[in-house]
Amino acid sequence: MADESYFDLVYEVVRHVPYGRVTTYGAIADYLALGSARMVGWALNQCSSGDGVPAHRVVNRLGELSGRHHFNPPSLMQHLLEHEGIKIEEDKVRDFKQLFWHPQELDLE
DNA sequence: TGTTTGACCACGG
DNA sequence: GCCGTGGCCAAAC
Repeated sequence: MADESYFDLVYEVVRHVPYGRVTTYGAIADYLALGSARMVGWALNQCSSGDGVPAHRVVNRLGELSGRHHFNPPSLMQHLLEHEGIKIEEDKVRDFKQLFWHPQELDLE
């Protein structure tokens, strides 16, 4: 715990994602102002290591469930999002722009 | 120990 | 509006 890896920072941000909202890799990377969106993907790749990290709320900038294949089962990601009231169309978030949430909004919240 | 890939994004042509 | 390239950091081979 003493060592705050980049992964931990990503987990923290993802964990702060409000219910029924989604964020993107770039938004997290931009908020952390560290590494890059690729690292965010790597961090979530170890989502199994993370505890209670709603990785299903993290999608690419297009709102596509790019990482759904990394879930178990893959349809779990879509299922969780729909469970939160988020409509998924063609493995993409409907009204993604509206549901898009930026970590920076935490200060505004 | 160096190369390749990875749940990506932004910019330029 | 689509395609190619660079960048970023870390783990796996």
